[in-house]
Amino acid sequence: MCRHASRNALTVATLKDISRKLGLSVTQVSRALNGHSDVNEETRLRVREAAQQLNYQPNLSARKLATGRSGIVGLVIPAPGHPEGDPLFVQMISGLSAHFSKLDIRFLLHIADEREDAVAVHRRLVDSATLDGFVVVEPRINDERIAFLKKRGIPFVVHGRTAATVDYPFFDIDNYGVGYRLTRHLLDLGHRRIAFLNGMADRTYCAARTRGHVDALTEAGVRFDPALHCNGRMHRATGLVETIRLMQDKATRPTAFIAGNTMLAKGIYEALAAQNLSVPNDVSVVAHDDLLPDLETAAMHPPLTTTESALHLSWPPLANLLVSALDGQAVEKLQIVSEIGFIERQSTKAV
Amino acid sequence: MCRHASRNALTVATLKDISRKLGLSVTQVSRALNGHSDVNEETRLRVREAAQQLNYQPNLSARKLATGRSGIVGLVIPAPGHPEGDPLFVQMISGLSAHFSKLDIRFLLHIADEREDAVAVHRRLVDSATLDGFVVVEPRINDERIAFLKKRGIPFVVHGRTAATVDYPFFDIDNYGVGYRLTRHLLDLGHRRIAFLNGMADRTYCAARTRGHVDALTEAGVRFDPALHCNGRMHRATGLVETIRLMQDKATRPTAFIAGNTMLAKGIYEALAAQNLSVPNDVSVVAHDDLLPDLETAAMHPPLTTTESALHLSWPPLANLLVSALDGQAVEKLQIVSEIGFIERQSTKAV
DNA sequence: CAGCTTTTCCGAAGCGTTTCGGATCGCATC
DNA sequence: GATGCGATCCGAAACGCTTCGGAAAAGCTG
Repeated sequence: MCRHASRNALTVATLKDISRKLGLSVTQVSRALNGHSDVNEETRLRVREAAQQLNYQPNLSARKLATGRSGIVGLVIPAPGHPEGDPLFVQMISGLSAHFSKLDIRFLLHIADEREDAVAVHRRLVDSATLDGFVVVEPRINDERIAFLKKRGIPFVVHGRTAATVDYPFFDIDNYGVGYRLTRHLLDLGHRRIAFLNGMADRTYCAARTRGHVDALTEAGVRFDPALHCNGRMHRATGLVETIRLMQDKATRPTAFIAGNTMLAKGIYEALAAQNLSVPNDVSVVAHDDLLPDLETAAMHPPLTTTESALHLSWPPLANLLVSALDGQAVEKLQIVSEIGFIERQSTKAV
Repeated sequence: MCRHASRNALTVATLKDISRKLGLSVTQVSRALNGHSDVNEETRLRVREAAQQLNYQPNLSARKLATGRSGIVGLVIPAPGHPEGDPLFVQMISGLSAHFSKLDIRFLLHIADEREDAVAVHRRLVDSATLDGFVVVEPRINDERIAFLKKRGIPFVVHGRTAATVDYPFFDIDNYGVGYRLTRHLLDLGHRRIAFLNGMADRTYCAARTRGHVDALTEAGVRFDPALHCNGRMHRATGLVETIRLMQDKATRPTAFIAGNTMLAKGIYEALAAQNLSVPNDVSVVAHDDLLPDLETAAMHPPLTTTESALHLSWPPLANLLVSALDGQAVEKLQIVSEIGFIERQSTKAV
């Protein structure tokens, strides 16, 4: 027979329970647990022990009310286009969620109804005191979400950035460099008619790659030809269709292709194979490689020359950046541009 | 120049703001918005309008503190095995999240560290007053999570069930029927050596299918042969490997295969093709079809005979069941067993 | 020893919401 | 005219936490 409700743990322990048990004030228990300086080391130990023993978990709602911090961050995304889902989607969701868990931060996923305004969703999540901060992915050139969060002073971190220099936390790769290096490589091999199968035009990373591409062309005195530039979804099917289209007119066909990712590159390979064209003898191909699982560029035929940067390595830093932002770190310390690699394989040849 | 903080909406409107604006008490505003009976219809309208105008969102943390309900439910799952992810994973996550959003319930996804005890995670999420209820997926025969949640009286809903009759809310399909019907179909065609490529042994749905399978065999006077029964991950690779193994010994090879899902079936098809065996002339194949996108059983060669039930149709009812459970509905009303279909195509033949 | 600082503690207020127990008023009932 | 009643409202307390402003005691300084 035990009278202490706390003993059988069917009810949740509160600060008051600990304070009662130890003959301390609730204030002091709170301060002890939160590492304030004005508490005796010995009592701090006693408090910690009692908390452990009672299986104490701070009530985050109460804490939110008192401090304004709920300990929950979130991600708002539209329902994935393909129901079977991007591999990216799974990797991102589980990467972020897992890493936030490690940091003792809760992660809330909101799949937004496509009919609903993204900003409205963010606003609701903030105004209902549910979330402390956001991860923003797939930023657009003029991104309303970012504008809103900045205006309201809500912590967030962006995967990518809306311009070369910005005043918010982000994790990005050198997308300008991707466009520049891939193009430069082909130019150095003598190619002049270079097709670029890029992603959606309003995505910042695509725009940055385009800038790098155009700059490299300009440096080499080659005019940028919009007819050779395609914006679209970065899937195998797009690569297939666009390549066939571009190769139709023998007079104006490109001698080389740049693919925004490896799925596009696969489509390009297939289209060329279907037309009995050889890589690299007839056409050179390069791509950017996010190191998605299941798409080994080294194992393609022929092995693909790429810039590379592992997408799955971006989620942990992204989570770290957000918690630092929540802790009020200066923005300048919260901007990471990750290096890209360049790996020459056998998919290119001098003309 | 406006003095009202509420006008420029940089700060969040509270009940007090509304009450001040309308000259009402906070109590009455709260009751008006929550549909209590003792408030004049006209004032209710005024309150609603003011709330709308001020962009009022109830502070869920405060509400949680007062009522014990946070309006957030969650799902705890281990990191997906394949990093490129099950198609199931994406579909489940986005299906659940999207449907909860529609119901104005927040959805929290916790990807659990594999080193961490699932029950401990659930406990922490509850004790920290973060979550109101849970979705439990992939239940095991003796599931600790379910035991814990039941003991603590925390609302939850299970995708599947741990036994034929249970005392908690669930959504399930007739898995016994799946095992029974597929087996029965093959028996009726005269098959006696029937291999069953099932899922993980500790999953309840696999066990139920096994029971249906064994019962059908027994009814037909055929002895269940454990050597023809495989438990494993339900992937193409498993189907491939196990089929090759089972077909090795010409004396004891099965004349028919049952696959737990269509990915396994694909593996079976490939293995048989590799051995120059024809479906259905040499071997019959049947499977259960979850109607995953991208895996059209009707388009397989030959078209596959299946039981079917659309997995993607289970997430909305699952979400609905959980909110009903939160609202205190009686458990008996919260148990759904979905019918399965049976579609005969061209992958089976009498022996 | 008065006055100061340091260390360690505590009471009370406040975060925004719900809810319990009345209060007030007008109106019909006896 | 006292009584009761329904409709409509309100004050205050409570949920569990943090934090502000001090208090008490002990040690130090001049």
